[in-house]
Amino acid sequence: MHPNTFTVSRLAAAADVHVETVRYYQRRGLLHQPERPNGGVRRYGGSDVDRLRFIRRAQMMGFSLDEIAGLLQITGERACEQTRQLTEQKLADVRLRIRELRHLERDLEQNVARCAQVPAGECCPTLDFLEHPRKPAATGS
Amino acid sequence: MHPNTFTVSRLAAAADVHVETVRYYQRRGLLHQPERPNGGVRRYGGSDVDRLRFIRRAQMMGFSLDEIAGLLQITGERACEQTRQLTEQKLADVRLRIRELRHLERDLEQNVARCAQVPAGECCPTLDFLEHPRKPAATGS
DNA sequence: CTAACCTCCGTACTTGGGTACGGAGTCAAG
DNA sequence: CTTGACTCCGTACCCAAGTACGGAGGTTAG
Repeated sequence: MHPNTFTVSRLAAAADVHVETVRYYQRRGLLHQPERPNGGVRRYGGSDVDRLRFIRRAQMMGFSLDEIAGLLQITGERACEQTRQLTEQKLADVRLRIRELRHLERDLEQNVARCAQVPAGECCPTLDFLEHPRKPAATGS
Repeated sequence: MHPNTFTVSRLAAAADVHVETVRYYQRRGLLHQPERPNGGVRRYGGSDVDRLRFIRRAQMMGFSLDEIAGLLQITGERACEQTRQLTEQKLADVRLRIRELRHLERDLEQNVARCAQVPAGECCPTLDFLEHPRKPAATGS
């Protein structure tokens, strides 16, 4: 019961995750198994809160838990280089994803536009497109 | 054995999906259960190929199987309006996703840029950022 | 000391879109 | 009529990142 000592639920609250998530991260090896004085209940310290927060931030940056496990092991001289490589790979993934979504956006826009021009009750161009895809015909064809 | 008659594996091949996928779509109700002459093997027709292709195209447009089930039930006068609503919702989802990813892209870019400026062996700004997120500091701060 | 709460643990379940397996039935060719 | 290929069916498994459950034991306030 030192000041910097948490039970699992206080740790979870401090890092704003669920208790089960803490247990899950322990199983995944993202958090070390903490002290268990008297063989009983686990006691966590402030560094565990830091680590949980690190994990959450890395998730928000798009890293998977496996990738975060990698990030957490990086130390020493080449730390920055290794981190930068992982970050660049992630950036490339994100850019690819954006390109794909922009393409999709264009297709959806064209379908909406065509539907908007058709008088009510007529054959729907979008359903038609899904049935027989001519390429998403330029708006003024 | 009419010309337009397929077994499940020929149907799957014609629509370029796996046999198991056809069975799966039947379970999901996306494909009707076809004729089974003599209680034995299912016989599919050309309209089943069309429907499988419809499903695949709708998936490429970003619709989930549940949404596709909805699309497949649309008929009649208000068909176009209903389809357009679903398409517009999908378009809004896609645009939101793009905005999120662009934000992520900027953050990743900034981390890469900062890492690139740091001399080898120094404390890595990306790891530092994950530990103590000041807001991703404008590039020339 | 005891009631009320907290923790521990393994296991199963969730979502979405399938994939894999294995034993039994069917079908067409030789 | 047999052989080999194909089909049918239910069930279990895959991915990721958790969430839920339930019984047993620890802990703490009054």
